[in-house]
Amino acid sequence: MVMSATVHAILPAHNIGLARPASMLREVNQTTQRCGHCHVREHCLPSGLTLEELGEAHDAATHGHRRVKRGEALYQAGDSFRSLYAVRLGFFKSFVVTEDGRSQITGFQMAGDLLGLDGIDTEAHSLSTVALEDSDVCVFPYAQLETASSRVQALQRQLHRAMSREIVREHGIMMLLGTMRAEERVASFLLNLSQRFMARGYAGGEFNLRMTREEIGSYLGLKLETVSRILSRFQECGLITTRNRYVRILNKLGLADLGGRTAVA
Amino acid sequence: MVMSATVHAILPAHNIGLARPASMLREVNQTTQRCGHCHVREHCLPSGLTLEELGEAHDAATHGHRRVKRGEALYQAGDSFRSLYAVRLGFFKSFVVTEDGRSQITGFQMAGDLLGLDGIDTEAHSLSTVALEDSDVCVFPYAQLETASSRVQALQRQLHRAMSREIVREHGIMMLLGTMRAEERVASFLLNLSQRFMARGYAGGEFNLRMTREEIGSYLGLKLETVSRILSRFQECGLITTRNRYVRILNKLGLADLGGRTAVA
DNA sequence: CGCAGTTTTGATTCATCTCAATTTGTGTGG
DNA sequence: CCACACAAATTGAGATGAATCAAAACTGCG
Repeated sequence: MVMSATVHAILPAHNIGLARPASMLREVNQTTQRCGHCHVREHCLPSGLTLEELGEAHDAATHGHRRVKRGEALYQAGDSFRSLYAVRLGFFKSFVVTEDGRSQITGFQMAGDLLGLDGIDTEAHSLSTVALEDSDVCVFPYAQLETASSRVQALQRQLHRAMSREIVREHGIMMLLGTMRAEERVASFLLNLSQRFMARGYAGGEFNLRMTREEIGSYLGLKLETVSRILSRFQECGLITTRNRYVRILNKLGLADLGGRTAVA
Repeated sequence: MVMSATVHAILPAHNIGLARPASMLREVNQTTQRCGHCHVREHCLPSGLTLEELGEAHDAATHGHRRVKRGEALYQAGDSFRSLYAVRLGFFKSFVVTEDGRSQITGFQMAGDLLGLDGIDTEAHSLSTVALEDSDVCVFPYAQLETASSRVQALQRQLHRAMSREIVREHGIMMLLGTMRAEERVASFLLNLSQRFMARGYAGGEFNLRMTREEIGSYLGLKLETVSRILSRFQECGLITTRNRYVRILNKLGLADLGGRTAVA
């Protein structure tokens, strides 16, 4: 069973909406200037750090925030690498692009998820990451993170674990892309989203997709028509209800039987 | 362009053979008790460390070696995680297995490559890793590595970079599995092997595959018959020559045109 | 030297893609 | 606030690439 082991923080339910008034973002920003007040703190990078350690880590990595509007890039392939980012609010997609223009989405990130690990090795990003809705991230300058994690063992461990978790997550996707049939892929995908929403305190049984059918297809190695057809089929079978981006899971076990054994983040 | 940026050490050419007499392994073992004498040192974990740093890192991570015979597992999914491993000599495959018995090879590792990163997060391995020929690895107890990398900035950096590189490598495979056709996948695979052999000082133009058609297929998300057919087709087109596991690349550019734009480790 | 495992090759089937048309939804500007 | 234009989703029909099933040839390991 390959799945992300992260448990995520409970977010206020109103965060789930696609549109979000600027006033709310402002409020969040004011009340969570530091990790100590952040509502995803427990399940973000500084998770597991004691208050002291957190303080030190936080001071050392004096990170700011960055607002990314829907459709904007947090960073693009080729950009020089300086920071890691933790999603505080919102939803992102990361993707690779080949010379001949084909692209492949490698992940969808939501609150608590870490972004930017692709840039550490060469000090240039190999992925592009774009917000699928107005979003807010914490910025952790990597240089400071390096220093801090030398001093704070627990932070170093968190960082290593996050990277390892990402590696394991990707194994799950390779499995999905390499061995699963279309129906299994889509079932896996829905269950994974469900789990992740649930882990964040939302109902896992119904949610709004933040991405298009084409984006789902890109992630799953399928064409958008195939994704659409399979969602329709699932609906006919009474497994789910869909209305555009809204999905309600009616028969979780049925979906799991279809190929949800391996959940993929 | 997504590809492994590692540059690897020059190995004596006789290491390329599938079979290797025990006497040679013994010799290697004696002459390379420490990283300072290891012929893959430059491109292994301690790469870039000064002699002092190397000393400290090495002392802290007093690692031994481990011999793994062909067909034996270095570790298996579920095993508790204790160490990272660097391939010193030989060839490995790593793979995930699902509940229903399907498996997917996630990588082939050769001299200088790092193994075990999948275990850091949960402290249990999620992959199994098996030697495809008699092999020898360096063992780096993770606890010691943690301590050492707190003290030695350069070691910490090397470790982070190795993990990031693995993440980027996997993005390349996701791209391959998600968007490439069978011919492109096989062409990519051959070119990648070629590059990696070349980077290690071997001729990139001809080499012996260490894995079966089935293993290649598992890695590439194809059936073994498809792999075989495509190799035959490449031969008909004059792109390569094959005789069982021996491959000679006749037209590198031709292969690259076919889909080698993205090299995958 | 023989046998098990590997590889090649062929014939056929099937899942997914492609192309195409229609419907539905969404954001914008009058 | 409505209408329009563009983007997204659905659905169908047909094409196609890879899987499957099957058999024969080869290799190398014991």
